[in-house]
Amino acid sequence: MESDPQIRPSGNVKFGDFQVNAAMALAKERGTNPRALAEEILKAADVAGIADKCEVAGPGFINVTLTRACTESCLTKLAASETFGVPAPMDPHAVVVDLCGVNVAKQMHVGHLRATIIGDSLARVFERLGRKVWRENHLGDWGLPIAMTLAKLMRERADFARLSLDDLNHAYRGAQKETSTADLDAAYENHCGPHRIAEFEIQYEPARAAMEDAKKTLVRLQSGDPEIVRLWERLIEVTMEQVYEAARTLNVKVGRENNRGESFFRDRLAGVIDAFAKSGLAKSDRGAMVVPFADRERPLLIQKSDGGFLYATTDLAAVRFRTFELDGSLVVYVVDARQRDHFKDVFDAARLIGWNKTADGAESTLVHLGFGAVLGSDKKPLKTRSGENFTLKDLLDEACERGTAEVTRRAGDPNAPTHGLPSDELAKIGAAVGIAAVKYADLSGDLTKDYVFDLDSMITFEGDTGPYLQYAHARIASILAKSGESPAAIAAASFALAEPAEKTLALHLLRYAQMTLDVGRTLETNRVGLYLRTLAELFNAFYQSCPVLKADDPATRLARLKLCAITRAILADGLSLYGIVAPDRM
RNA sequence: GCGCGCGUAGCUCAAUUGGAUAGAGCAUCGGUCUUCGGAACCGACGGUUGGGGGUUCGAAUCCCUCCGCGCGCGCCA
Repeated sequence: MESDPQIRPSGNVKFGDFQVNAAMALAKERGTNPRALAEEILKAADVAGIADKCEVAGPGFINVTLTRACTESCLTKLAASETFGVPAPMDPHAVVVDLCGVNVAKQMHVGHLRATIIGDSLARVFERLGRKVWRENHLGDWGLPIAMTLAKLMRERADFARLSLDDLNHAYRGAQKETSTADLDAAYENHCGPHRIAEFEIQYEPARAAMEDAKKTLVRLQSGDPEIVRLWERLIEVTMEQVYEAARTLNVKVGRENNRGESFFRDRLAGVIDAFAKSGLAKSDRGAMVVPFADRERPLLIQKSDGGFLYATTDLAAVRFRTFELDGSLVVYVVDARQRDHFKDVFDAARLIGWNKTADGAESTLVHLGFGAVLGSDKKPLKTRSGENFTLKDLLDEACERGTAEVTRRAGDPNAPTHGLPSDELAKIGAAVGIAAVKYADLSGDLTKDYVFDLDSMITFEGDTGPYLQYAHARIASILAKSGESPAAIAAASFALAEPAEKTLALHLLRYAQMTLDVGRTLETNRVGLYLRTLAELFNAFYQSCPVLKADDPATRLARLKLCAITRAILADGLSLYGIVAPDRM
């Protein structure tokens, strides 16, 4: 009989350590009495040496209390494990994470914060799970908007060697504005009189000219004109400098090697149309190529009536590349939730044509992780006081400053371990603390929901925050350092889980691997935060009731130091899943 | 209009994916400590999980319906 045993940690300590919920589900299936079935299971189970107590309770729960020896032996295995108990992966294929997604000539804003740190965190989780991971930064580095910016900069004889991101941004917005013929288009749309339209035509003559210029530039870029390509590469370089800097600040593994933008796929777009046309999945509609779906009205547009390609065309080329060439059996798109419909269409089209397969034919799972918006306290998209979009740099700078201010203030206390450290050292710790606050606040919530960005409550460093976890870690590190014992001596010691607080902490430590597997399965990064917060709370409870350095006897002291060491290691590893550094003092 | 998503304590969020008495953090009030680092710990207050109906041993979670909010809807990316 194959069935999920439904073994869960007990919801309440008075019920024991674990509860088995399988009897109730099984009884429903068979139409028998759940309590009687639970009794039967209990009779058949051999729990000698594993459980002290097993009993049926409530409608058919089986409550299990583990023996001390069993818990200790599991914990000893965990302490010796290089992967913290995480088993080798079942799936040999890669995981592809689409993250960051900046656009050339545009500033990073808070939306990119989410796309970057969520993607990086998931990548770290899959790396912990032993998977090969590709972090793919799908830059918006191709197409008319870029050509418009390039054309404008060239007309203005900009010095490309000295361009700043602000210059680019200014040119980008200027180009958008000066080529806009919105009023004229509206006049045609509304069938205005010829006189009115003629007036608009004259008025919009410069816009037409600018657009013509941009299109010519685009053709030169597309045909590989060396001069234009060189300038285009410069635009990308200037844009990406901010990304690399933000990545350093955020402790995110995103660099030049992860750049694979729209331009990378430019030679594959015609092939996408061909493939869909040949397979009969795409048809012509009003001069454009579309992929219709059986279950919905609107099709997916993959080629414009003028022959041009679209967002969806590039995405389809990217899907095929990621599954077939990068060998991804899981491809996660970390892109904001508003693009849900788009990705549903793209993924369905990819499945229709069979591109959701790795080279060896394994099925690939395509997932859009649509994250929610970052809101201000007014519940509207986050803006500065003057109404501008918050740039990511401004936000990170402020987080680091406030972290540093707090760390510096506390270092003023002569008893603080940070007392007397040089200011650059304090700034380093302060930045780690400020960034931890921002990242934890983002990653520990439900990713799909909008959230209110409130730097004040994040930087309070009290309660459910990243710095709270860092602090717990620093305190443990401090105990270990003060003990005077070598890591080898601690590693050689035996666990002795005598007190209830010790056993509860141990049981939670044993769940680390399962938590990591759960995050890999559900992509819910908040599980990491929940786990670590609980771990810190259980450690604090232990710390409160069980003296370590002043333990009654040397064996207990060493056993508790060993419990501290494994807790510290798992806390640090868990924080690393968020890309949060855990300083030894703060 | 059609489609998708979301409504949980005063505020910001959880709830081990259908489990036992819905939990934390802020805020408010009270307590612990001659500290293993007080960025801590313990307690109190606070709930008809938007309303109503249904499914079953059991629902914040699944289904239906209404209300409210947000987002997206063919030649931009």
